[in-house]
Amino acid sequence: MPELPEVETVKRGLQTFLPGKIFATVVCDNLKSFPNASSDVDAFLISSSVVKVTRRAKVLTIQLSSNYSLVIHLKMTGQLVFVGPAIIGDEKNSTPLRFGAGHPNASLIQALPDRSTRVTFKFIDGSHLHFNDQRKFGWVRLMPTSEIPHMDFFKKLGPEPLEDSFTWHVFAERLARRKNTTIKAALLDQTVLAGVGNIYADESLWGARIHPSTIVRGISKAKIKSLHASLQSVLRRSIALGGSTDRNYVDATGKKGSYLLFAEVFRKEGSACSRCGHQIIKLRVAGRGTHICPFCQRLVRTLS
DNA sequence: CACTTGACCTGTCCGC
DNA sequence: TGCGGACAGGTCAAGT
Repeated sequence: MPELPEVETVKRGLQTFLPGKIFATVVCDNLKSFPNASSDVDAFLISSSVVKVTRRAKVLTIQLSSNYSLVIHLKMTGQLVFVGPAIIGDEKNSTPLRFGAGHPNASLIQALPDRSTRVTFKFIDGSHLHFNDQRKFGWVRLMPTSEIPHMDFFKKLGPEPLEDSFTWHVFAERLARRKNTTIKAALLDQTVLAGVGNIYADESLWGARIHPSTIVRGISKAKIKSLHASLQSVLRRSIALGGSTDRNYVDATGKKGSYLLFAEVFRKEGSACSRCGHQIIKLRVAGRGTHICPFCQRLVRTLS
């Protein structure tokens, strides 16, 4: 489930390796994963080169020299895996460099493409970029770079939570758009703020000692300030650790992810809260699996 | 308009 | 061992 820190990690990895690469061919086995017309691909992708890779919310953009871009949403199971060019006569040293959310079977990394590979981009130097997506929710689109900000999704997006301009006052204003819903639903709403998903919603609410079912309008200014600080701290820490996924995560060097080292509540039901020792439980809030410490995060009901 | 729920998919896990 | 069903969650469309 790539959220802001995971997508940021993928972006940084791709930004290291992709600029300057020139597209040679594209193979797509699932039309919905990459719905572009082949005439556009021929005209604006093939033979163009990568200028830079950027991120907004959970969306990646690979900008091309043709003034088009590949816009990519990984949704839940999407991965972008860069495999460097094979070195002829020295295949043992041609270890692929791999970026993205965890692959279900790390030992198969060198066997890409596999059955979850939806799109493969091949560059003229023999390197590849694989878009893997087990559940086919993610997508890649080729479009003029200038049109990206006009996509409905981008137009409605809330602010980036790690930018300097995202003060707790701004956070409070954004939350006011959803004042009659639960704080968990508001955090997951990408028009309130961009990039938070289920993991970081739960983690930040634990940090601020707020029950996820709390109605937004009943939350004090002090608590909103605390949630703002908690959210930024959780996101920053995760980026510093190279992002995280729930399981099987390995980074570019095959190292396991460090998520379990810092998750306080997410998928921790049954274990002890690190603050108070009470057992973490799992609930359903806003239609999502939700993890809390029932002692630290008590529900304050708002009178209607 | 504000808000909630179901659909989109596939793989995994649990109980029988 | 197999089989059915619940579950995983980001976003959008359709519902209340």
